[in-house]
Amino acid sequence: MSAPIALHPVPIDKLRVACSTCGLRELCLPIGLSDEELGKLDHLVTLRRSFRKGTNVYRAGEPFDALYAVRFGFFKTTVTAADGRDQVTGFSMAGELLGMDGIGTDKHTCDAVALEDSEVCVIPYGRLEEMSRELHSLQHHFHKVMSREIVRDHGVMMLLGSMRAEERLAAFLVNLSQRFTARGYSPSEFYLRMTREEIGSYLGLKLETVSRVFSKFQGEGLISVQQKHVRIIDIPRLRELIGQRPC
Amino acid sequence: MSAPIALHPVPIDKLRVACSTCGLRELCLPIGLSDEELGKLDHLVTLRRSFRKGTNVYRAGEPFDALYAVRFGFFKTTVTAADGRDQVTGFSMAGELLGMDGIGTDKHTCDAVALEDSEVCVIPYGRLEEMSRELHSLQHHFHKVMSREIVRDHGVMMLLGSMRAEERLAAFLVNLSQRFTARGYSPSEFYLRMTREEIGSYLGLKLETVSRVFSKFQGEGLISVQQKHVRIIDIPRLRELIGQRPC
DNA sequence: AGGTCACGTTGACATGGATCAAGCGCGGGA
DNA sequence: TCCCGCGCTTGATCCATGTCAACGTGACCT
Repeated sequence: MSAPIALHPVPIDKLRVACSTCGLRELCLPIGLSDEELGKLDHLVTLRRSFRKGTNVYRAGEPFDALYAVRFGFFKTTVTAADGRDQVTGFSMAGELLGMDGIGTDKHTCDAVALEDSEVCVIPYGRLEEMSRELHSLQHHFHKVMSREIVRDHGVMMLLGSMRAEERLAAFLVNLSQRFTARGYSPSEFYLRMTREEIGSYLGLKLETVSRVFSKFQGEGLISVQQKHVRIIDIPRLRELIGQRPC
Repeated sequence: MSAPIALHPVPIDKLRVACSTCGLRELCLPIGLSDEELGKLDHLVTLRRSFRKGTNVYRAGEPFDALYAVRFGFFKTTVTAADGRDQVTGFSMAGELLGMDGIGTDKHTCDAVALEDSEVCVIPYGRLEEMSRELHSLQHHFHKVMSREIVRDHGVMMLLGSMRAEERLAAFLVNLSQRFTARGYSPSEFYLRMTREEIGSYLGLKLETVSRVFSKFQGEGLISVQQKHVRIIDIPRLRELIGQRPC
């Protein structure tokens, strides 16, 4: 069992190939397009691909020719150093875009791996550039998506560069909670798709430390954890931990 | 004295307002444009701005409306957490682009500060979008620049998430060396424009640690340091430290 | 020329998180 | 239903880096 606990979930069964009828259009690339523009986008995105848990969407070094919009499921992206160590650089869920690392060199520079059975829409990159010359709001929105990725990365640098283990994990949980909320799932109860080791890699910690901090948070009544099932009990205090007003 | 030690430097005194005659055109936004296209770009970039050491190009929260191409000088970018801690996210030198963090939200999300007297070309963002609809290679190159920024950020995550202090500083020095080389300066001898504290913030280390590792490298004959003046003696061994073949 | 101050170095000590090691629990397969 | 193995938890110990403190040094101001 790895589906999230749905409160008012996006109706996945009603998704169709076309962006114009996709339940994710408010989260994904089509944000802000008019109906007419959306119709044009349907010609851009025609192919879907499924990935079983553990399989790669792409690998570092492979030629780049498309971006991938996550339709459902969960992915991690990892970079590998010259000496073989790897580092998780992010986790992607429905409506998020994979593959932007490849534009700069025409080769992918990281691996994208499905953490559960998942599906993506394939966005041929050349067509995206063509079409964004025509549709100004597509162009602008695509730029925004890339820019937000840069801003997200800055947040991770802050996390890795100047936060302590507890703050990192709190930030991670708060971030997941927000993203699940935006997708119509519970803000306080969800299944982690990644292992402790993957969380640790992302947060610059060892898996034992991740496990210990989970236990500590549980002991303090902030969350309850049982393997991959997490329930957040006290979001305001988690937010305080990372220096945000409870809000 | 803070100018780099020039071997065959880009002739700064010959730079003009126009991209078409700018000595940085092989490093900056115009890469790959034809002469005719370059001429059009001259209408995009018409304004230059100077910044004294310590002044801001922009601050987090300010409205975003332009990108800035570094003409000469040196900048740092920093993000500030809710609780006031800040984190250096990068250092920028001639030919590099500042401000892409602002596209996503129409507000800047970090501060950009001159580390020495510097100058930038102002690229009004709306005009850049317009013009990149017309000039395909400008569009593509701009996408590449953003993508490379994402890839660079992944490298920093790797550094912060899974390297030890010595590896981080070695990677930092090798990276600076490469960038100076690309600009026609000595690969092995340069002045650091940033303090130990800024290096430390960027690398997720305290300034004392940075200082100690510099001293250690010096003791091992890898480099010689005297305040901000660094001479790299053994690049191959520095590369080995970060797991790269000496190359 | 001398004073001042920001920046850098170095030492002694503290500690958060890593490492090493043992055992547990749950899901999947036969 | 039982077994197996991966992933998780927890404890004991270690060590890289942080912290605190003192001092050095070069640049700039007057």
